[in-house]
Amino acid sequence: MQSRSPVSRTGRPRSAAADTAILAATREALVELGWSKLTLGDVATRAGVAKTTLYRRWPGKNELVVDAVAALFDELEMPDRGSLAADIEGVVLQFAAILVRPEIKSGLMAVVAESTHDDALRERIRASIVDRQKRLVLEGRARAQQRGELPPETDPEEAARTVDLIFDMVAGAVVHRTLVSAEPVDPEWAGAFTRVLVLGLGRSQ
Amino acid sequence: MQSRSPVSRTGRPRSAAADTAILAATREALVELGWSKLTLGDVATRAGVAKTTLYRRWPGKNELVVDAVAALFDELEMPDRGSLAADIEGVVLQFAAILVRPEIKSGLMAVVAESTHDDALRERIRASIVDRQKRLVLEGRARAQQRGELPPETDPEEAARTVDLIFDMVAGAVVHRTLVSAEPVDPEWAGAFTRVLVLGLGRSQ
DNA sequence: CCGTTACGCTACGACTCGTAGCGAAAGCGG
DNA sequence: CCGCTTTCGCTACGAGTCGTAGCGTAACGG
Repeated sequence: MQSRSPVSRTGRPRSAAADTAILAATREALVELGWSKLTLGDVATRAGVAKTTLYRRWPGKNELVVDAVAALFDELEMPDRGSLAADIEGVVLQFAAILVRPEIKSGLMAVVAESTHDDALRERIRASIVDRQKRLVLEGRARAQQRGELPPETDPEEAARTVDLIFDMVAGAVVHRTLVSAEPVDPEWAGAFTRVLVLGLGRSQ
Repeated sequence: MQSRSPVSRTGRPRSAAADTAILAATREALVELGWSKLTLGDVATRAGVAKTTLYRRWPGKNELVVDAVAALFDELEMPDRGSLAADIEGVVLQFAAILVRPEIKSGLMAVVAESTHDDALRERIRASIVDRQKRLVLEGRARAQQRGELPPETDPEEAARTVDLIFDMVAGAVVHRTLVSAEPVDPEWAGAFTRVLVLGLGRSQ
């Protein structure tokens, strides 16, 4: 997660169990208290470790919450559902299923907000969370091109811009629907969204 | 902004200048310190008022920041640019211009995060900020229907769902592009986004 | 001028922060 | 088996923030 030495070092190794306990305790505290009222002392107590142990591993609240939240994005996958529309709809529902978790709702937006004036934190979020999502967009686009649903990329730069656009549209819409509008991303909404997106991508470019 | 009595009450009235000074000081502190390090004591000092005055008007940091940020959304307008695409592109650029301000980036996401476990705060955000944005979507849709660019609404419920979908797509994409991807919403991106959206809306429904 | 409310100021206990210092525990290499 | 090294739990600490209470003063309205 953080500093790792390539070869095994001497001395007592860090407890891996403590890591998982701390991250689980962080998610639990996020649900109960929310971001602003979450304290590291409380997390340490919940995890059954000393507060100093926590500070030895994470610089502060921001970084800890990023790691605690990022772990939940591991389950994002995109099996081949046969068509671009089905792939998009599937990933939208899957992404939404993660976002409705209270620990995600409370934590993700908070660290994004903090990242606006902390470049290191922004990079940590990008590496831990955003790239993990964007990978799915690349997969889905490649499949759609093989099927002939999307035109093959001519200009690689143009292709990269399109991928970024799709990514922002999908992730942005789901996040906004879930957190700002506070409405559920049900199959009906996912279908309507997918219809607009696929239709819009069909002839563009 | 908060409790108002319909008729003039007796006693010394609250200083309107103090309100604007506090809100301005809050935005200033958001830029310099960000959300987590912003303290109400510091805001009071910057505004030249006593800390108690601040607590008499706002319950806490969350509500204060919502009001401080909401004021900047007043400038959102949507002049008739002649076509649905032009209208959307215009509002996207305008919305993005507000979002790039550091006080918005730091404040908006933070209060949204807090609102996930504070219903009163969510309602305050909805009334102060979200509805102000959604109004533009309604205007744009009505104009497009008059021009014949969009089919007239048959089912009012279906129409409401479509408006919500468009709103989440536009606001979500712009927010995500600006805050998460940390890339600029320039005319090129706005054009590409608008093309996809208008094309996608064209035949749907 | 008098009642009422807002204001600035000070002080306060409670809490959180992040760090330092200590002795004990847990691996690793010889 | 034994040192060496690093982590661990624990305690304590100064610094800073929180939100409130109490006070005397200032500003309006009738």
